[in-house]
Amino acid sequence: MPKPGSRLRLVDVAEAAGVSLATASRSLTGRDGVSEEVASRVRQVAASLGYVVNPYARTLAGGASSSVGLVVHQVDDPYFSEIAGGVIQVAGEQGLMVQICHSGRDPHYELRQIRHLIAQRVGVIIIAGSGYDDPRTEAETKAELTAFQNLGGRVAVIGRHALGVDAVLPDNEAGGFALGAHLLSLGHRHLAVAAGTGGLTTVTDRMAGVLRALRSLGLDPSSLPVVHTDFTRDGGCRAAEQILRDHPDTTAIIALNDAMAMGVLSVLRGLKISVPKKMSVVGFDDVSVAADLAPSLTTVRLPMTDMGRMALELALKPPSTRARRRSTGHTLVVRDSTGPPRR
Amino acid sequence: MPKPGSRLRLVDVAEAAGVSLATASRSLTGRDGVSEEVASRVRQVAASLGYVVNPYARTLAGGASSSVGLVVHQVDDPYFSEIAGGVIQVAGEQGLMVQICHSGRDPHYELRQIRHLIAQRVGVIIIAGSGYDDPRTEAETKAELTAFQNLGGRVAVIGRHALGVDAVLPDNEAGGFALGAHLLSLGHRHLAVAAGTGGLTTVTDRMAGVLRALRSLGLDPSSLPVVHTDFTRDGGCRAAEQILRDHPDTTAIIALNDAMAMGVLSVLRGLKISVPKKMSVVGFDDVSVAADLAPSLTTVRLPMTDMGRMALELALKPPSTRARRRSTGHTLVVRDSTGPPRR
DNA sequence: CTGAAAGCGCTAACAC
DNA sequence: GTGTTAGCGCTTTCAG
Repeated sequence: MPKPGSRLRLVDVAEAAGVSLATASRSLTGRDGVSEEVASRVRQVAASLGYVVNPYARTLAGGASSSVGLVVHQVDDPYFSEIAGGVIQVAGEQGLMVQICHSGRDPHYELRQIRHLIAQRVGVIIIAGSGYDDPRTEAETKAELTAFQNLGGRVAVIGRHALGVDAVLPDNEAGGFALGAHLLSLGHRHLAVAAGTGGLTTVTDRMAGVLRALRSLGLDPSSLPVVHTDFTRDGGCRAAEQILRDHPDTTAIIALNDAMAMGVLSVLRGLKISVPKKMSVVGFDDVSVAADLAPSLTTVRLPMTDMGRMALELALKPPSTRARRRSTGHTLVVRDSTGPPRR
Repeated sequence: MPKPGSRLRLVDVAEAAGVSLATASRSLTGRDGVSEEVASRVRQVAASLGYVVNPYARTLAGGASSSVGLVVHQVDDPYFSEIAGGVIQVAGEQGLMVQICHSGRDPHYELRQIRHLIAQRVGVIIIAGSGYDDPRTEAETKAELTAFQNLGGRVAVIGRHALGVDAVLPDNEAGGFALGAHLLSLGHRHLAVAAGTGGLTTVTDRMAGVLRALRSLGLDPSSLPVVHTDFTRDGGCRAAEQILRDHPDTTAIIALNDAMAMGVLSVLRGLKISVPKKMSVVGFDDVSVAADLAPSLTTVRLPMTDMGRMALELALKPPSTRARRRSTGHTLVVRDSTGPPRR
């Protein structure tokens, strides 16, 4: 792959503007040390010439690294593609490149990707997706990120709290509570949970909210059936089958994300178990198709696109001594997949 | 954004291997001019040291530009996120960065993005998404891409044929035919089409297939109602409303992509028009949720992820004198949204 | 086949 | 304030 591109260099701009290379550079980077008058003229000339800096030269020379690394579970998972959309928006506004890679929800693979990004000299790393309950798993990642930050790199994460970096935190606990409370207030007393892979903090947090809802009504959380399968549509299928088999009196299934809820619904449909008449189902996230399922899915909406935006904006701010946290808020969206329990 | 990263340089590797900088460079880039013996030793040392080249320095020095620009309509549209997934996979395997940006299906905005990518010195540009019927609209883009290629850049497109570059071409015409033929063979004689924005070649091509199916049965294509609205879920809604109002005897609606089909289904559901009993509906693409809609959607499957892979692989091959074309194939996936017409 | 040296285009000290 | 200059880390002629 050769090196194409416009041949216009900063020297050309400098010449055209009748200033030195340094002055031109300062003008365009917004550094001070130039009179505003000269600076704006240089910017003028650059624009009229259609000049765009060469990011490789700029970065090599010790300037801002213009690229951000984004680690997601998978871009073609709606939850992550919406987050990616937000990150890309902000990056576009700032003229930054986004280097996306997949983690596959495998902590070791994820660590490899992070190291790769660092080796590629990205200036910012954004990691989206659940963390892991096991502190040892997170420790290595945390060490790597800390080292990266000490070298001047910036990091922000979405949906993980144990990394000691700036974080955008979805309202997982509160959303779980809202879901539980909604079902309980409808009169359900035989809930079951299709939970994602054990060990994911997202799963743990959402569960915690559900349990709190139970306790808030004086119910015994320990009697709640919780089935751990993959945090995917397929996992939802298997969880539903198991719940139906082992807990036939269940009247409402809480899937801990929308993908799982889709799996649950599909099994129920296959078995001709009517939703919500015979079984209520809720999801979590409100991915864009949730409203188009039949029945449309009651779920907790998280502002995924905004979360992506917020994360990059956080990372782009001047670093602070202690990690910042931004909570996302959530909205319970009641649709057609929930109703009162069957008689 | 400062410039973090590992401090290990090629000189360090060269020193450790006891060779010169030049030899080390040649060894790692795979250039010849080094004995295979020395080369492999250098690679060995580099690997054991955990050396990774600095892509900024490499690119600046005139080496391979290691980044690929990907232009999609929107990453959070499932059709494009799956394509992006394929591109990212291949890029990951090759150690390339992917810079994604949105075109928003606006030819002028798209051109701006392309120019931006070129200015950012990407080595490869992949453009996914329909082209435009108007030759003038495409001409400017084509000129820009040709200039880019003359400077050594590589380009591949997905789903457009008028750009004179390597292309991955979805089976739009044949897929349209399959959809039309399926419905006709079911006995439908009052079809209507929810077509996307006029002016998109994808729409034109899929339509052509549908019309051919009609003609192949000796039916008059000119009597087919075709409603042009946005190529989105929302467009599908509006198209459905219009079809229902202006052509009440319609028994089957062909939506020219799955997003539109979802809109159509949602209107039908709102009106309690049973699918497929009263109305059959088909889509196009087979995005992953198509199987989860209720009723599940009959559609034409396109291998989106593979299309992304193919496009980047094509672009990474040594350039050929004339543009290459790869056809994708397609599969008609019959599900529950189609059936015989109502009596 | 290997090494020395000249940049790639830009930023950041360092002078003026 | 503005200009001069020395690199950033790598690839690539050009010598040997």
